[in-house]
Amino acid sequence: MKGSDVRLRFLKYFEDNGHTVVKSSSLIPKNDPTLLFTNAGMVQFKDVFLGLDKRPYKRATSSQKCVRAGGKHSDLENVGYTARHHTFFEMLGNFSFGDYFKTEAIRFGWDLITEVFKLPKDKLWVTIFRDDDEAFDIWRRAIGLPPERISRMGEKDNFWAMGDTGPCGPCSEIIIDQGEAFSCGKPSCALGCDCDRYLELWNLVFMQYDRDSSGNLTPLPNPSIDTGMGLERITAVLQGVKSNYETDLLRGIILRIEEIAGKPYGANSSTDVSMRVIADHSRAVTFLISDGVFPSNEGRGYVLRRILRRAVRHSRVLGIKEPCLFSLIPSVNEIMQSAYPELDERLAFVTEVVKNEEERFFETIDRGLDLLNLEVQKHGEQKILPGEVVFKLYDTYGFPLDLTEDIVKERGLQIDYPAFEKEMDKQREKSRQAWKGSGEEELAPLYKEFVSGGLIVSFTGYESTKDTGRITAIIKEGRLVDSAAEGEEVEIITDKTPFYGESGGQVGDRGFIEGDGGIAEVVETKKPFLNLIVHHSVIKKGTLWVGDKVELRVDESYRYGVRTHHTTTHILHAVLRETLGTHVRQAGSLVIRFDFTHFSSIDDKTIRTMEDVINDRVRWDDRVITRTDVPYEEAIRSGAMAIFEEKYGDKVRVVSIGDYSKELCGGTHLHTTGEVGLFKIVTETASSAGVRRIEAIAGESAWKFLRKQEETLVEASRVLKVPQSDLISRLKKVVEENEKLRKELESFKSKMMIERARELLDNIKEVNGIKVLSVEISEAGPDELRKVWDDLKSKFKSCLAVLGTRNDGKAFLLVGVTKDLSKRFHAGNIVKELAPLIGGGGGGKPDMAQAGGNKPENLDAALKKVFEIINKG
RNA sequence: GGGGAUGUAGCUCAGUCUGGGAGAGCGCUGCGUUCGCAACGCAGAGGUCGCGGGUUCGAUUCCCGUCAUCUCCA
Repeated sequence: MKGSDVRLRFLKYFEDNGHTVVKSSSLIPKNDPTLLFTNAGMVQFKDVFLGLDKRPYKRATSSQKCVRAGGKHSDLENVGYTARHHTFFEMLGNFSFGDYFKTEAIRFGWDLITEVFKLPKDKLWVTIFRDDDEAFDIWRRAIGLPPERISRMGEKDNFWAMGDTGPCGPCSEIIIDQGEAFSCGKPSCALGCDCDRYLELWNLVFMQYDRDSSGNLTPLPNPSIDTGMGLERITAVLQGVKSNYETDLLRGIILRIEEIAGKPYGANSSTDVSMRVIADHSRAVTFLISDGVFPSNEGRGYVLRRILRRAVRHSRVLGIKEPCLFSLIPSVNEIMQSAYPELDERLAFVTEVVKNEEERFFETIDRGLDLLNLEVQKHGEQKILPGEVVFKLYDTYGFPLDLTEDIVKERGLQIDYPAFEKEMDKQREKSRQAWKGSGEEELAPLYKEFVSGGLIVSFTGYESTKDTGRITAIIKEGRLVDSAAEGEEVEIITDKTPFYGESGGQVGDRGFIEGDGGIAEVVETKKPFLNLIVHHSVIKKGTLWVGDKVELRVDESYRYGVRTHHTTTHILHAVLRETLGTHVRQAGSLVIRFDFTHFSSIDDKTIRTMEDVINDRVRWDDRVITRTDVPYEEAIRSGAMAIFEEKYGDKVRVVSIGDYSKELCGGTHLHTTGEVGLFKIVTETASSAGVRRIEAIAGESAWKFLRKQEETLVEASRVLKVPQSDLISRLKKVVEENEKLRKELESFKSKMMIERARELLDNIKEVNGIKVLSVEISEAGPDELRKVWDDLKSKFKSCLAVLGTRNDGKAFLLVGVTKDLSKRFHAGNIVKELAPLIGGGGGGKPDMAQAGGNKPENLDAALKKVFEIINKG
C-alpha cells in the first residue's frame, strides 16, 4: 500500500464513521505564540478542546503536517541516525469534541488497525495508564485482548497534558511487536524499550480532567478524544520495511540524492545517515517555506535556516561541492502534491529561496575557513586546538562543529573537547538564568475565562459608528474592578460595540465611551479572541461603573481614514500580485505598511507603474462588495484569498473589489474605490531577507503628503530665484560652481599660508643647533597649520616648529618635529607641556602633535615656552 | 529572552588596542599608448567611518544607548 493510500484509507475510515475530514492546518500555528511550529494533529483544535472555539462538527479527522525542530520537542539532532525520527512528518488523527469517548475511540483504533490495515492481532500490544481500569476493561472485555497483552505504565508515558493547566487525561498506546530482527538485542529488551522491536503505532488520548494551577484534577463534563499516529511509521510497518526512509514517502527523494551524489544508499552506514538527513530536511524545508517561513536570524526563520544548513552540511559529507538541495524540491513535490496541491504552485518560489540560502551558507563556510586556517597555523606546534577557539568559531561565526573536526583532523591536530564543552555549558547556564528572569504573564488568562464563560461582544460597527451598550467588565492592570475614576487607564468591555478591534491587518478604532457618570477616551481597540473586543481607555471625566448604560462613539474621521487605507490595501495587494507574480503574499499589515515576500528590490519604474494602475482603479470608482455568512469552503472555491493566516469561523465575510480583488476580510471598507481619492507609495525597502516592505498612503494623508512636497518645491524655487522648470538645471549649476569655488579657495588659502610662512622664515632661530620656528599665524585653522608644517618640513630637512592660532575664544597649537629630531624632542611631549598654558590638553605622535585650549590670551606665553624646553633638552 | 561578532568609497576589506591629517585593492571617469581591445602608464571623481548621546581642546578610534546583519544558547 502506497503512503498516499494509507493517508486516504485512514481519512476515509473515519469519514465513514461520521467524522468531518479537516484539512491540515499551516505549520505556523495561528494565534499561538507559545508554539514555534504545529507539532501534532490537535494543534488546530486546541481552542475547541479548551471551549474557546466552536466548530460545526463534533467528530473530526485529519492528516496534519508537523514539524518538530527547535523549541521544547526538538528531534533535529536525532534525525538521520535512527529509522524513525523526523523534523517533518504527518500525523494521522481522529478527534471527538465532547462526543464519543473511550469505548468508541478504542474500538475505532482496533478496528482500523486490524480490519482495514489488517495487521496481525497476535503481534499487537497495548499500554494504558496505571490507574485507568476503565481502559483496561474495554481492551479486555469489549475487544477481547488477553490481559498479558495489556501493560500498565506510569505518568511519564501514559498521561497526557496540553500544558501545566487545562484539559488532560490518561492515554493508551497500540504497539506492534516487529519481531527479533528489529530488537536492539539487549537482554532487557521488552515492551517499553526504545528500540524498534516494540514500535508504538498509535496514541489515543482520553481528555477527561481539567487541571487547575494547584494541580487538582476535576472531571470534565464532556470528555474528548485526541489521537495521533505517524503516517511514515504506519506506512513503514504496512510496507514491511525496516525504516521510514525506505517507504515510498521518502524513497523517491533518496533516489534523487543517490543520483546527485553518485553513491548508492545502503552501501555505507555513514553516507546513509547523510542521505536520510537530506531526505528528511528537504521535506521540512519545502513545507516550511511553502507555508510562509523564510530563512532568517531569529525565531521560526532561524530554525528553518538551521535545518537547511544541516542538510547542506551533509551534502558536503557526500562529496557534493555545490548547492544541490534546491534540486530535490521537485521530488518532494512529486510525492506530496496529491495531498498538498498548493506545493505545486509554489514550487518555483520555494526552489529559489532554498538556492539563495544555500549560496549564502557557502559564503559563511568560506569566511569561517579563513579563520580556522589561521588558528590551525597558530596552534600547529601544540597539536591541540583550544576548546575556546573551537567554541568561538561555532558560537560567533556559525561554523559547524563537525566541519571543524574534519579540517582539524586533516591537519593532524586534536580538539580540546572538555574545554569546548565547558564553554558550551557556560553559555547554556547563562541562557537558562536569563530565561527565568522574564516572568511575563500575559493578561490572556482573564480573557480566556471570559470567553469560556460564554461572554460575547457583538460588533455592530460595519454600518454605523455609534451605538449604545452596557459595560460588562472593567479591567485594571490585569484585574477585574467595579469602577474606574478620572485619570485611570483601564480596559472596558461592553455587551456590544461599534468599535473595530485590531485584527486582520486593520488597526482598531478610537473614540469615546460616555455614560451618565463619566466619559472615557478609547485610545486603542483590541480583539484578543474571536468574539471578544476590548477597549483600552483612559477615563477623562467622572467615574464609570460595571453595569452602566453607555453610548459608544467611534471617532468618525479616524475610522474614515482607516477604511480608506484598508480598502487601498486590498487594491495594492491585488496589483502587487499582478505585477510581481503570485508569490507575493501579505506577511502583515498595519494601516498600509505592507510586507510581502519578494527577492529583489522593486525599481522606480515598476513602483510608478503600480501607482498609476492603482490610481486608475480609484478613478474607475469600482464598487466594494461585502458578502457576509459565506461558508468558508464556498468562499475559497470562488477564488477568495485567505491571506492573514488567522482563525476564520465556518462562515466568513468576503470583500471583493471590481473584478480584480477578492479576499476573506472582517475589516471595514469604503463603498467605492473612488472614495480613496488619491494613492501614493512612500517607501520601498527591505524588511528582512526575502521580505520587502512598501509603505503607502491614501486619501487625505496622501493629499497632505503631496501638498508638503509641493511646498518644498515652491520654497526651493523661491530661494534659488528661478521658476520650478529650471530648478534642476540651476541646482546642478550651483553645486558645480560651489565645488569649483571651494577648490579655488582651498588652493588660494594654502598658497597664501605658504606665502605667509615664507615671510615667517625670518623668525627661525637656531637653538641648541636646531632650527626652531615658533609663531602665531592669524586667521588660520588646524588644517592650514598642517599645510604650513608640511611646507616647512619639505623645505628644511631638519627643524622643529610650533605653530599657533586663535579664534572665537579658543587657541590651537601644532608642534611639528622632523623625523631625525623626534627622538630628542617628542612632539607629543612638547605639546603636553605647552597645552596647560592655553587652558587645555593635547597630544600626538613623535613627529606631530596638536593641542587646543580656551585661553587664547596665553598663546604668546606658550609659543615662548618652547625655547625653554629646547634649551633644557 | 540571554550572549558573541560585524557595520569605514560602488564591491572586498585595512586602520580602532595606544584619540590628533580617512586608506588599499578591485571597479568607475578622463587622458596617453594601440587600427581596436585586453594590458599598461598618468590624472581624477567617489566616504554623515550605521544612527543618537556622553567624555575630551579634539572621537572612525574610548564610554553608554540604539538599529541592522551574522551567529550560538534557551
